[in-house]
Amino acid sequence: MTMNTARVLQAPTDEVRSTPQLRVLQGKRTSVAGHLDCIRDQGMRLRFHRNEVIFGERDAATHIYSVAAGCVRLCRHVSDGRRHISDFMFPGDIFGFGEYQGYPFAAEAVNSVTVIAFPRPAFERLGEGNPSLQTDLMVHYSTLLMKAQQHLFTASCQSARERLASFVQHMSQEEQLVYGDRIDIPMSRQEIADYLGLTIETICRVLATLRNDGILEIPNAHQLVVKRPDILRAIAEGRGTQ
Amino acid sequence: MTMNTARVLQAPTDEVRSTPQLRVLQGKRTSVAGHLDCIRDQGMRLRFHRNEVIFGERDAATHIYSVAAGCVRLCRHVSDGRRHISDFMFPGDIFGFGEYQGYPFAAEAVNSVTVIAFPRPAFERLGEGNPSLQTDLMVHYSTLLMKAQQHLFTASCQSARERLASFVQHMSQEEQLVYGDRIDIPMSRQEIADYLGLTIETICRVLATLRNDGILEIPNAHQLVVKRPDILRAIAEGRGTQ
DNA sequence: CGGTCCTTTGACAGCGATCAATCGTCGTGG
DNA sequence: CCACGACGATTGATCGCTGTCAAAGGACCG
Repeated sequence: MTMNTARVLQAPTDEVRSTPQLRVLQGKRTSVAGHLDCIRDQGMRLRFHRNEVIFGERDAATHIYSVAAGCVRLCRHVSDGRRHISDFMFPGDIFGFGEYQGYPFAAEAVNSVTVIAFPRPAFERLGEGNPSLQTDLMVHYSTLLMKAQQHLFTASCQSARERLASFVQHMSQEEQLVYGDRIDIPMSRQEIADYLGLTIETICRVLATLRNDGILEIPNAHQLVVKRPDILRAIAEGRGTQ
Repeated sequence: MTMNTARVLQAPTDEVRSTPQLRVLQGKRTSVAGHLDCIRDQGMRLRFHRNEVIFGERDAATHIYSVAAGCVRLCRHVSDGRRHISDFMFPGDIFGFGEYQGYPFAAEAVNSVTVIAFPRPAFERLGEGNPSLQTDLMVHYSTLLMKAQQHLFTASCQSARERLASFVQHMSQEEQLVYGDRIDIPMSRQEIADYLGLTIETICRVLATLRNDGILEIPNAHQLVVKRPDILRAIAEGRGTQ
């Protein structure tokens, strides 16, 4: 966090103004990102390596972040070492708003990450007298809530095989990760486990069964090929034959 | 849903205007409820008995509801008979807004319920040019999201004993349910199970161990007395000695 | 008093966790 | 270029928690 604060305080760079991502991603992921483009000169581009902390649990919520490149995990750490990852953020996603006291979770880099940090006051000024942003924010919240409830359902009601199928299904819909029929999975097995509420061994075992069943191919630990999207989808939706 | 629609179409009653609940609960649960008070003459008071459907999954999202009395479950039903309850709503809570396509869950009565249904257009007119409501809605969304993430954490990372301790902890903070040291639990064991992602048998067994450990007393199936709130809290937070 | 529904308890099975060992990959230094 | 070490992934063996199946108990209502 100290490192983070230090970097945030530096002047905005020209890079920010010329970054094409925000414009390209307008509306593709969330229309709120489009509004952020209006205050792009107040945003600061920050870089993080794997496992570096973007902000910590209970840090003061001073900034709003937009992912420019890489993958960020939003997570909570428990005293006994358990970790829960509530979500992964990809380019175009925004996070860190909507918490008025302090961030309820930490944000950490899954791989090499570039984020753009916007000071919260700038964001709030932008919102005043801007009904269009208000509406978009509302829609964004509503979407987040539905995603959280979907995840909750997965965690509460589904078996390990179903959860993993849901996860792969989600990843296969992240355009950022897909190259041809190959999906690049930036997160480690442990991160998938903490996201799904399982252990790393279970992740490995279930992936192995999905591979043996001809549903997936696993060229290496960070790549997947879905051979039978139909079956995968059926499993994810609880209609699996097994 | 047909029953629901039919009732919604009847004229507003005088009961609504004179109901004291909304005023009393302003700010106690959510400040959004205070705004609803402004259009209380457009709200319709509806009653439901246990297990009656207030609205179904995928119904058009025509109304916003405020609970006046009783307990409502928000749930999803899966083809193979599984049911997931994402939340319980108590007097003063509002639900059914923020879904623009259709409700992503069903709302059903846990016990005898009175709700007030506000037509969505009236609510949206209220929001136009009302920055105070916009802000309150934002805060409300943010709270919902944090609740959902807390629930997600519980479902993903906690044991049956921890989940049940969390649940009782929550219920003990619902002023509506507490009479002296007694908590009135309106929901059945099956509903608790579907909320926590466990089975009814596990709920019974874990309740029995909590009773045998002197942490709870269970006068009857719908009442609880927390004898050791300290220990209960410790278990809920994953600091349980066992 | 009988019936229905919900709750509780028991016996057992299975899924996923735990513990442990091996394998594979990558980066570093000799 | 190869050897080594570190780290993550994989696989195996076993345990325990929770699910499943079954039956009995209890509350409520007609």
